[in-house]
Amino acid sequence: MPENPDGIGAAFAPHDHSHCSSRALNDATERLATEGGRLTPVRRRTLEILLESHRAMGAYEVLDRLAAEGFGRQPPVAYRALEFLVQHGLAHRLQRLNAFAACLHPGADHQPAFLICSECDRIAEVPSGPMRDALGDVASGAGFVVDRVTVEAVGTCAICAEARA
Amino acid sequence: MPENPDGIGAAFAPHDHSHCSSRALNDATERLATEGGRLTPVRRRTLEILLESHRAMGAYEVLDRLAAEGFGRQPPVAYRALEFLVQHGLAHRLQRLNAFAACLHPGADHQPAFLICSECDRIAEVPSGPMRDALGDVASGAGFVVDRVTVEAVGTCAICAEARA
DNA sequence: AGACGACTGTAACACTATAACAGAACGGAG
DNA sequence: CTCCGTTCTGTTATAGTGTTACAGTCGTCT
Ligand SMILES: [Zn+2]
Ligand SMILES: [Zn+2]
Ligand SMILES: [Zn+2]
Ligand SMILES: [Zn+2]
Repeated sequence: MPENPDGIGAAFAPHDHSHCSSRALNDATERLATEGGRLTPVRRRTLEILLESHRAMGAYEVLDRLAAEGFGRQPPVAYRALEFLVQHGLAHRLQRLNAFAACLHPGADHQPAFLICSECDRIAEVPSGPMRDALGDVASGAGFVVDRVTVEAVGTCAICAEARA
Repeated sequence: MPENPDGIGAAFAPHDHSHCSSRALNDATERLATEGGRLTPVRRRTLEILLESHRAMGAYEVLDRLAAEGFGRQPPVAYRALEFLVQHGLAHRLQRLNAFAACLHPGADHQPAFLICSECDRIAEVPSGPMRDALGDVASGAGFVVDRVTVEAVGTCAICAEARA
């Protein structure tokens, strides 16, 4: 099942991760240039930290890293940087985990679904279009107008399934 | 759009709410009888409190109510009762809100999607089958096996849309 | 230089959740 | 009925998550 670099669920296949992060960082810089946000040192470093793995990190975990590198050591330092990244589509917040993960496909204005492996904690971002359509149907039947949707699936990833066999 | 008592999104239509809660309470009692759980006083009262409205309540909000009625006043009292209800399918946890809501259709083993009105905080439970199917497809493309899914939509309900017009 | 807004840092606090332990209540075996 | 193991309730204490308020800094524009 693995071996589709850059594709859906690439996080769950062995791959050269430095590509993921350097590309995401480039895309981010580019996007902010056109959109008008400043990627200051704390913010940039926060994004780099999130990009180190396909995992979600708690705000305090990020904060520890930042503090160790000479940035502020109070919660707002991390929360502000993370909020900035989320607002500009460079990171996502995972409700189930109270945690944040870097976005690996910035550039497109997206509202993805997430696959969360309960064994290894790796995260993958997948398109949520079909689900949003299905939900829109059900919702409009109830006279409800959907604004934002959270879709988060917990399960077992390809790597862990393989390992267990 | 309103006027479909008991149907999908009934929470967003004017209705005789005492029906909702008494029926849910009956179903709950019945379900526990066959399944083998004890609906003790704290647990029953917790369920009743959740059933008072189609809103989600924080654990501490529930706790205040319980304490005022002579039950314990420490967090575990509320968290344990709520956990019991969730485990037996009599209530649900809303990840986006860090809050809990009574289940209005116990009896079926379901894993619903939620519609959350950002204006009035009312909650509706809708079937998530189509979405789970759609997600399953995408996930299996990535070699991911889905276990549990969280679907929570934030938007505007029929009542609030009406009121604004 | 001076004024302004956006950014960073701190202290203090609020909210959410769990761990660990002691006593009470229940239910079955003898 | 009594004893015993289990489940339930309550407590204290602590861990984890997130926000408010305020002060100083830095870049930018006039
Ligand atoms: Zn993304
Ligand atoms: Zn895994
Ligand atoms: Zn339900
Ligand atoms: Zn509403």
